Amino acid sequence: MEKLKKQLVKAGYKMTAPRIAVLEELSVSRHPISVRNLHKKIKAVNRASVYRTLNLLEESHLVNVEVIGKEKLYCLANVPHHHIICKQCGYMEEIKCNHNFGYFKNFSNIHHQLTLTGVCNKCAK
Amino acid sequence: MEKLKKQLVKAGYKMTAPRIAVLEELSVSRHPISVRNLHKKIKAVNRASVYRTLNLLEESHLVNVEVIGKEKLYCLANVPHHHIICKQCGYMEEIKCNHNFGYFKNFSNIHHQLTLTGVCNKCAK
DNA sequence: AACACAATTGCGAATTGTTCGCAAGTGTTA
DNA sequence: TAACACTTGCGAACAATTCGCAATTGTGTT
Ligand SMILES: [Mn+2]
Ligand SMILES: [Mn+2]
Ligand SMILES: [Zn+2]
Ligand SMILES: [Zn+2]
Repeated sequence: MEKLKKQLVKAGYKMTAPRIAVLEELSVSRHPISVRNLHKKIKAVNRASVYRTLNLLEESHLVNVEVIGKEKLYCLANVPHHHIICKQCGYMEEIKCNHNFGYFKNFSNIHHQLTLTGVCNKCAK
Repeated sequence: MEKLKKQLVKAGYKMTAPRIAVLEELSVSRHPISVRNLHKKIKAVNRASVYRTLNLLEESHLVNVEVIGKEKLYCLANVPHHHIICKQCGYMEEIKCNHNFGYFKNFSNIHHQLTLTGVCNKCAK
């Protein structure tokens, strides 16, 4: 959390209440979360500011975005990981990321985003 | 293309003109494409129907969706592959998919979606 | 070939998601 | 404490996506 704040500052952004609120909520709700739900949790922050903050966090690679069904979800990227999600019930597990697309000819500064979907054992009966 | 149609039918859907138009346009424009651009190419098809078709194609796993920056892009999934995209200029390369998340404890029927982003050599100067 | 019926479409309106413009407020640095 | 640029909140604007429903069409059956 403190580390996150420092990264923001280092990226050249001011440390404001709305930004702290977003970061803290992201870090509390450990699961990927939609803008709508995130904003529900921090109503003090204006919706536009939630969008603005998420956008700059994404550009700074402090959060990742993924699309699950019709939802766009945001998740802190401090610890590199991915998710596998049950399409039926939404049950989700984290997957440690040990990928290395490090050197890809023709590209530098590579980031990646991976999402797995499936049916959990419970739902599969 | 013919194979795609067959898959749709096998999935229990009727083979209609709008659906064929969408499939053909996806197959012609080999790159991931946004709803807006796809619709531009097949204006004969109503926009709502484009959405409806893409949604059912996605549920049938005939197309994949990925988010690049602020764009939601659709791409045929007939040949398993991913993309690496330059954030500066949009240049993109296809990556053959040889991943196998096949057996993941607790989940079955697993699908995955991977996107790489970076800066292409040209843009990196 | 005509029929029957459920599935699908087009249309416009409704809903939801996201961005904008600008005046007022705030963090940082000196 | 005084700048001053960066941010915020607010509403309106704009864009994306879905909905409801009457009209149309694909497909399997006579
Ligand atoms: Mn990874
Ligand atoms: Mn793959
Ligand atoms: Zn489940
Ligand atoms: Zn480039």
